[in-house]
Amino acid sequence: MEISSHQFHLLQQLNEQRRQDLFCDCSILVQGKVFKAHRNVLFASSGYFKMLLSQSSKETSQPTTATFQAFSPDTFTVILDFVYSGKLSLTGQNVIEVMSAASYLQMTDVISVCKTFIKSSLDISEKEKDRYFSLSDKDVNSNGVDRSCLYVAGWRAESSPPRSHLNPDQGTCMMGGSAWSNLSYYPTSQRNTPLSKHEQRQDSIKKSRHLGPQQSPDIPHCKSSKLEDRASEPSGHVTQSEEQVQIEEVESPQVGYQYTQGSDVIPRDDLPRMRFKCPFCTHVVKRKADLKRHLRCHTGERPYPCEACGKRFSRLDHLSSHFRTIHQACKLICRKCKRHLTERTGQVVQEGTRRYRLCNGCLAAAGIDSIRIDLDAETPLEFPQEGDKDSRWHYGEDNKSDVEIVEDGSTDLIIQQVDDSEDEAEEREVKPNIR
DNA sequence: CTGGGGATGGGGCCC
DNA sequence: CGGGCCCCATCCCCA
Repeated sequence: MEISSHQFHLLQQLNEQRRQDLFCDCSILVQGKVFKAHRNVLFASSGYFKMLLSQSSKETSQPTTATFQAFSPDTFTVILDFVYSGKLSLTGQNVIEVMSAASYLQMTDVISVCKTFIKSSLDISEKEKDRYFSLSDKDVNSNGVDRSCLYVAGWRAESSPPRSHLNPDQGTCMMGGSAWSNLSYYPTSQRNTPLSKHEQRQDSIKKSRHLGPQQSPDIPHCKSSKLEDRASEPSGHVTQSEEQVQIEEVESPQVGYQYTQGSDVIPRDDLPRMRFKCPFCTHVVKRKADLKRHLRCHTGERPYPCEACGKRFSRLDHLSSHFRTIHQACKLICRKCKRHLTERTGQVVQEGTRRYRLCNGCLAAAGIDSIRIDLDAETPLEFPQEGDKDSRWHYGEDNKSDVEIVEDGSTDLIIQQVDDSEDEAEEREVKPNIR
């Protein structure tokens, strides 16, 4: 006979004990804030704690202390509440950092939920888009204030107020009832900076057509390194800035799906039918697939591992490009003397993380022929198949999975470069200190 | 210190 | 809708 409520009550009791600091034998220090918890519970919930507590299990009489700087106390609150309740309080504002922390703590369930949450945003964005375009023009005055506010208000009505997501008791957005709270739009009126070359080019092409709100040049591109920086910095800063942007955008009269260039106001009759808005930034794309691709720069998802070196890419074409240049060394040019090579007159060499071709003369002169890579071993290498997409991607600063990536490789080249991938991982950790 | 070049990554868009 | 190409910006290394 099984009492179904037993597990729930047990967890409830443990959570109660945690809140009353009863039998807590583990202290977690997150950016100065101390959390109390039970070793058993942490051990069972997190791969990171499992390893940590396994190592310190010999000294069970001593209370264990773990220290984290990679995420904020608020984020850890969400994580810890999930551990003790099974409820993950996700919002559009905290999902990135929660996923980063979950990745760090090796909590695969939480990562999966975060991924689902992000994916659900695609559907939500589409629905809201439809709702937006179905609005009557009669409801909008000439400057479009009502339109933008109505749209944002639609989101806000079913989401939590700023920062309230940090407290699970204050109407946070729970998984399943997902709604993004920080839908943001770039206010075109704020765009005082000149167009970049790229934008000028785009502008010259598209000026006769409607354009969606352009991404502000002030907003940096979403590069993985920056994402890692963001993931490791205190969330307060991130959340704060996002809130400021939100407030400005809500009050801006030019917010919305109009694009203005000087005095040129494109008639809204030219609005494209399909627009997909990124829930994390101001970016708008025409195709859902493009938004899906764009979202990877926020999630840090890199589903395409290089079979040769383990380096991961967010896009297949980037992997393809990387593979051709790095591992196939398709450019038959000596990097030193710039002379054209053949397979016989030159070899692929690697120096740190870089791989390139050198002619035999430069190779001998440099005395680095000892690290030559056998080109014959490269030919069997193929790009990863779809099947391994979701299972092995990692996020942010967690590079541990790189070690796993090269497990299935069997060629000489891969064996040679397993060390290299470790070097790259080391280098990524060292670089921030250097620069 | 600086400019050049390679590698990487993001966006647009065609097929 | 995915694959892939092109273009561009940025980062980083090196001479």
